[in-house]
Amino acid sequence: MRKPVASGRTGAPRRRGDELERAILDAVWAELAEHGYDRLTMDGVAARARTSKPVLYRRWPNRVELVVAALGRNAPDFREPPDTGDLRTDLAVLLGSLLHRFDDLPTDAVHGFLVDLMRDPELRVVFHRGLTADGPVDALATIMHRAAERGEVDPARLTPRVLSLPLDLLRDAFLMGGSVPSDQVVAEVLDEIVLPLLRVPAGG
Amino acid sequence: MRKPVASGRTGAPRRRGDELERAILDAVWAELAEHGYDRLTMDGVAARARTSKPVLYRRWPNRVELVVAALGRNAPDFREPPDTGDLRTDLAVLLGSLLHRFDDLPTDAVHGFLVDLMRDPELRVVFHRGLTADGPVDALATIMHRAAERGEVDPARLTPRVLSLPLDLLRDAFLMGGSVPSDQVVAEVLDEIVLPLLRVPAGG
DNA sequence: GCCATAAGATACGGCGCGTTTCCTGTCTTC
DNA sequence: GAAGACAGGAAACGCGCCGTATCTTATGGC
Repeated sequence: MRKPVASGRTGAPRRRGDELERAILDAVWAELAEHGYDRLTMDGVAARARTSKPVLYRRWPNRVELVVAALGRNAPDFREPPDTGDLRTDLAVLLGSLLHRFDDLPTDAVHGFLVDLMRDPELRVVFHRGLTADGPVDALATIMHRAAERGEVDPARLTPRVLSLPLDLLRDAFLMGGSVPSDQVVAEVLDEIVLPLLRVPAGG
Repeated sequence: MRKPVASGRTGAPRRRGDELERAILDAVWAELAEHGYDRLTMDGVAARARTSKPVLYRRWPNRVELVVAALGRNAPDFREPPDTGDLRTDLAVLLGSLLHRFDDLPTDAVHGFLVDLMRDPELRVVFHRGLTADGPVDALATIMHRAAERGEVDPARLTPRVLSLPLDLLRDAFLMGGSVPSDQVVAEVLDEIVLPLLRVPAGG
């Protein structure tokens, strides 16, 4: 019952290891850009990367994880957060760099991906950990603690929940709104919630 | 090419209209309770309700909307929010009733549903509207404005974004955590964020 | 009792995931 | 430089489940 095999000559040399992996993740990015997340298929990625599905599944267990790997590559470095001497500016700059990481992808691609990420409990945990370990929440903590040292902020307010507050609100706005929160939304979050909460009361 | 049909005698009388609809939505609830959202199938619902898929699709365009209808039935009445005279108590009671609406369903059922709801832009809008029009955000507004009248709260703080703040944070906690936020989480949100933000500064 | 309407049974097409099977190119090792 | 391990590559498959189409038959309105 064995099928004769079509002596697969493609002409192209066979890629392996990191080179192949880069080609695949590039293909994922391109497919995201072209079709969005919901219509990104494993077949599509394999075809674009000029490889085959088993190659994908040897490296990643499923679709989400593949996209996690592709998007994780351009992670910015949060270890040196902005330090302008002004709390609001620091926050705005950091949040801006976060929100615009994926601006060259269609907005619904990132949204669909994040939504799908929420479905897997394990990935939620990984994602959440990624926020704190040298991630944006750590950066927010640095920014806020520096402001506290300057006397701009009441240090007693800086609980973990407050440190991640800006992120939590913007993530929710993204999930509910379907698109990256506008500068106005960021401004509202900062000026109506985060900053009023952090500022030390004037009347000492 | 017509197939002979098995002269479908089931013996049971044929339900119609509201009675049938109720049976279907009950079946949805039961399937949610038993299998969760991800493994709720249209076939499963149809079988449990002792009807067939076309009957479902004549009423709802797809799976999510069917579940929306089933879960929407036990919507509590937010038109008379708690009024104990204490802001924190009022908020805690309201948020508690919100969070525990679906306690007889497995937690991942509600979570999976909400996640899926996020995928459809139209449903997101409907959901968001449902929060404000005689919904929980309206109730929060009532509670907060009453507190402002009592002098507990700075009325200038009561922007739309602040009114929905508790809800936004708890929804995010639910989405990220995978389970209904614990009382402790609710307490943190109230005591570390919402209340400190709203309270009028002591030093007039 | 007639007829429009909707219930119900069944089958189907489609899609995309994740897997299996087998062949073949390439790197390693001796 | 030959042998063999290893991983890439091609094709096809099973499966689950969605949403639809088709056709029969019960039921309520008139």
